Amino acid sequence: MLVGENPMLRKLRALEPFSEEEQRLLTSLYTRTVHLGPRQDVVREGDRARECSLLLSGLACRYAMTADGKRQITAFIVPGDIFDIQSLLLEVMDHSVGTIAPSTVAMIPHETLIQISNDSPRVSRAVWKESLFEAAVFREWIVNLGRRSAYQRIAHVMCEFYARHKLVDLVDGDSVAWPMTQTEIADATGLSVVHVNRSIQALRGEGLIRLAAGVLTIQNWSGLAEAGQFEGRYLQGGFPKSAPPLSGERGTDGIRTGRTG
Amino acid sequence: MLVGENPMLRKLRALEPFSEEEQRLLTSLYTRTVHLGPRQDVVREGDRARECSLLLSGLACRYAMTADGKRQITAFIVPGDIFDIQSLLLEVMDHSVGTIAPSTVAMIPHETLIQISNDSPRVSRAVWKESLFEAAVFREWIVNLGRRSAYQRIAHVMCEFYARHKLVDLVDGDSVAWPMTQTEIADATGLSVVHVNRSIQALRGEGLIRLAAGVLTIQNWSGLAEAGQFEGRYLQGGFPKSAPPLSGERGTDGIRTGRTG
DNA sequence: CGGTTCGTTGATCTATCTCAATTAATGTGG
DNA sequence: CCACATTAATTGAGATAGATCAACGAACCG
Repeated sequence: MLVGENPMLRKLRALEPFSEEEQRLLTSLYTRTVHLGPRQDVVREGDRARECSLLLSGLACRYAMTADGKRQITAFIVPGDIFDIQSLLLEVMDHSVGTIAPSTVAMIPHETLIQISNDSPRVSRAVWKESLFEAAVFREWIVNLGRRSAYQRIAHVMCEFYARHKLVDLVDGDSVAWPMTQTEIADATGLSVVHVNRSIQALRGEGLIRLAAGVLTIQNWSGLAEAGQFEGRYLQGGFPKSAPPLSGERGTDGIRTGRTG
Repeated sequence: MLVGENPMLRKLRALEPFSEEEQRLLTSLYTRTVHLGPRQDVVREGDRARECSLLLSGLACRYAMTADGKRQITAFIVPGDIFDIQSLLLEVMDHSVGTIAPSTVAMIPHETLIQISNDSPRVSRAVWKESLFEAAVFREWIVNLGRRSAYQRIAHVMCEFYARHKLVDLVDGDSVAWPMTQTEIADATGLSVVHVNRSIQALRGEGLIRLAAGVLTIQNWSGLAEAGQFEGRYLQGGFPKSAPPLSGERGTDGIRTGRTG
């Protein structure tokens, strides 16, 4: 799985370039790793965490339960994601994190992370960037749930899923591992299982995807992206197009206070 | 305008206690303020910002437009909110921010914020906390949109709106300024205006709220909270129950780390 | 005081949900 | 490797929350 290179590095490097030494620093972050089966909780609502966690392999999600017992997945956590940054500053978890597929999680003690942040501002910035990146994904999910049809929502989620795995080199051509059950897709998209099933069949019928045996294959990327109104800019760490992060200088102008039409 | 006390201070202080000096530091953050009318854009998708912004008064929101021209509000921005933190690290805006009510916005140059963060780790922490706080609100909105009915969603939004204004002392008994149009409520809750209208009437009919002339009055808080499944813990900055957030002295410096239960 | 925006109402339509089975996969003990 | 148990995917049919379309009154506004 990890051949001397780990997904966090790939991910963070996509956001911020590092020196050799910083990379060494980063890989030394964690000492303890935990293996979890599928559908197991990593942290629960109400917990107080003393460590940050980093997903090394597998798939996890953030989720919350409503008062009447419905479940809503608020985010997927893919390898390379540090998913407990908030525990550094906020005391108790307001939601839970659970695995979807069998996963490996690395634990990073808070002190280690704080110290390393002090030692290297660039590392610290990368970590914060990661959390801003996640906020961008949250916003996109809000749009997805609020203003898109079932068909569109699912297409969008699939695009995002593929794109995020591509960021960490975990795709194989047009295919990604898709260890999710349709119930989980429903919980992520705010739909019922039945309707998810039918929408997926529609996506299949359009020849956009193939989905079987835990593998999602995107047969027609631009078609799927269009179906899901997926633009993906929000995943590029706020950089225009494919320009290398932090290369060169800052852009031109400042805040534009425009008139609304 | 600012009568010796400003909403940002109130807000940040709720998250982190400050020394006198730090408070002076904070109020010196901005030099330039801008007055905006209602329904004006502050920043637009695609912009590159060189300043962070802070809402001093009024009401604003983050929003995005879908490919087919629908609008989704992803967050309300209330006085005291620093709403461009992400511009520190991410180059281009992936969404827009616009006012709802006439507003005053303070601009904080990036350099100032960076410098001040270096000078005072506690200030820096408060700013980051603010962004984690916002992420918690995003998650709650995802749940709201994904798993609650129209009636529940609107009730929830109203509770949150009241609670957030209460945090910065901008409520008057059971009432808050509510400068929002029903179209805007619809854009925030992912509903149609017509249905928002009917749901509001239902809330009125239940005797939970009064809403007129730009003022929302909550007649029955626990009823409204129950209707909207509003728990509010996610607004308490991750502190257990109703314990006053770090009230009194600064106690231990640094980040609290507790045991997991 | 005519125009525009906002709130409200009525009527119809439809995307999505719920309930209830059935089939297909996957796993398990013997 | 088989019989059984369990979980996941699929299908059908009926119910409904919420959308859409269209109109109208009230408030605001220059």
